[in-house]
Amino acid sequence: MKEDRSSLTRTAILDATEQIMREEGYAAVSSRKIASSAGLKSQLVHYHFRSMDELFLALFQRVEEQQFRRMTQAVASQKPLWALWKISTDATGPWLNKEFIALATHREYLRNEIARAAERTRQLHAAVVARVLAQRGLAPQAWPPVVLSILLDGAARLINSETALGTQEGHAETIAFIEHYLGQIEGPATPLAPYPPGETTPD
Amino acid sequence: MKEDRSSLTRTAILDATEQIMREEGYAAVSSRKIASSAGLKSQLVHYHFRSMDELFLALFQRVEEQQFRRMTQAVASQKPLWALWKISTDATGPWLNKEFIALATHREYLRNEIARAAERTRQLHAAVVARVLAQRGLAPQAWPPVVLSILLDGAARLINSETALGTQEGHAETIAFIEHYLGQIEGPATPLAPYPPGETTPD
DNA sequence: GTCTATAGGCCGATAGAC
DNA sequence: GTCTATCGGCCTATAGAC
Repeated sequence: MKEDRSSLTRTAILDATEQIMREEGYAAVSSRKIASSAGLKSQLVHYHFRSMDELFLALFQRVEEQQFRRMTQAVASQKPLWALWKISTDATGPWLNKEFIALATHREYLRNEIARAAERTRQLHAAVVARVLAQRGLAPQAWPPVVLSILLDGAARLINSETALGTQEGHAETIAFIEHYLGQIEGPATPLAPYPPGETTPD
Repeated sequence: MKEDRSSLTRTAILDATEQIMREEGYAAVSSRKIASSAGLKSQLVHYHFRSMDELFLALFQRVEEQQFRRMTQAVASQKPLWALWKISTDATGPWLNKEFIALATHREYLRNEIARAAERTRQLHAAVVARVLAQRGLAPQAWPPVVLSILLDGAARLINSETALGTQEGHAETIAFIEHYLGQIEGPATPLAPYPPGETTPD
């Protein structure tokens, strides 16, 4: 959107990086693989991104911005708890998140960025829970909103992680349990809103 | 314990690998780093382990066996729910687990192994929850044991993960919430039993 | 079981022409 | 912005002597 030719290549590099991370993991990302996947010379990667760290950071910011936009749209929907739950249990988003968290474990510049994003996300989720509980006249003392947010999110992530591994022990029961209460609070689920426009990847 | 000289080197290699994985992540593990950390020649790593994959697998099995032994000991204690909760929230174990899960995401031989271990762990945890609930006369229909197991575990893992990143939004509230109910069921917490003998690393 | 030597490969990053 | 050429480094793994 800023500069035409330049940002086209830049976007192609980010797209290729994202794809490799999804398919083979962050450790498999290299400037040469990115280039061959995007039909470029590997040195172009170094021209557009001073270092691989800078590339990872730029990709995380792009992905995180998408996810946050998706969340704010869910918050504005008629059944925000259902919408947020569907996002949490949708496997495509957390997939890349896991790679970034693994990558960040030993890289401070990414750790700080992910931590800030996690806090922002948690606050938004908890605020929605609080609002919905208040509308239903449920006391936040017995079920603190941020606790419910973490319980929901933790279960969703664990199920996502284990599903990727290939096990499903207790998953169906847990999903049924949670969705039973979501149904009691917000009524039956409605289909997830379509992905916001202007996005390249359904992340 | 089997053969003296040989298994000593083997153990040293596994120890060094574990240390590097903890400190720098699985992607930083190489036969040369292992060797220099253990004071060996890098070719010895290839003698004792046909490939790096075989080494990772052997290390996972060693770590998993330790963790499962620790769990079975917790199950036999007087307050098993507290003991299992303390294991879940102890950051040192999950730390390595996260590395293995990230490593396994794109390696089938490890994925299957981790999936089997996860199922075994979940079944054990859920069985304990069921037993304790039955003793207290609580209906398993309203709170299915495997669901409680996943909610507890999911929250613990999310908190561990976010703590490693450096954020703590809602953590204290969630821990207080869960421990409040643990206290209602099993009474106040008792100190975690000491680590079982014969172990090299407090994992 | 442990050593030396080495094959063969992928990596990040830079210099300099166009 | 994109190209060619290239440096220096680390990697897995094997062959063969002891």
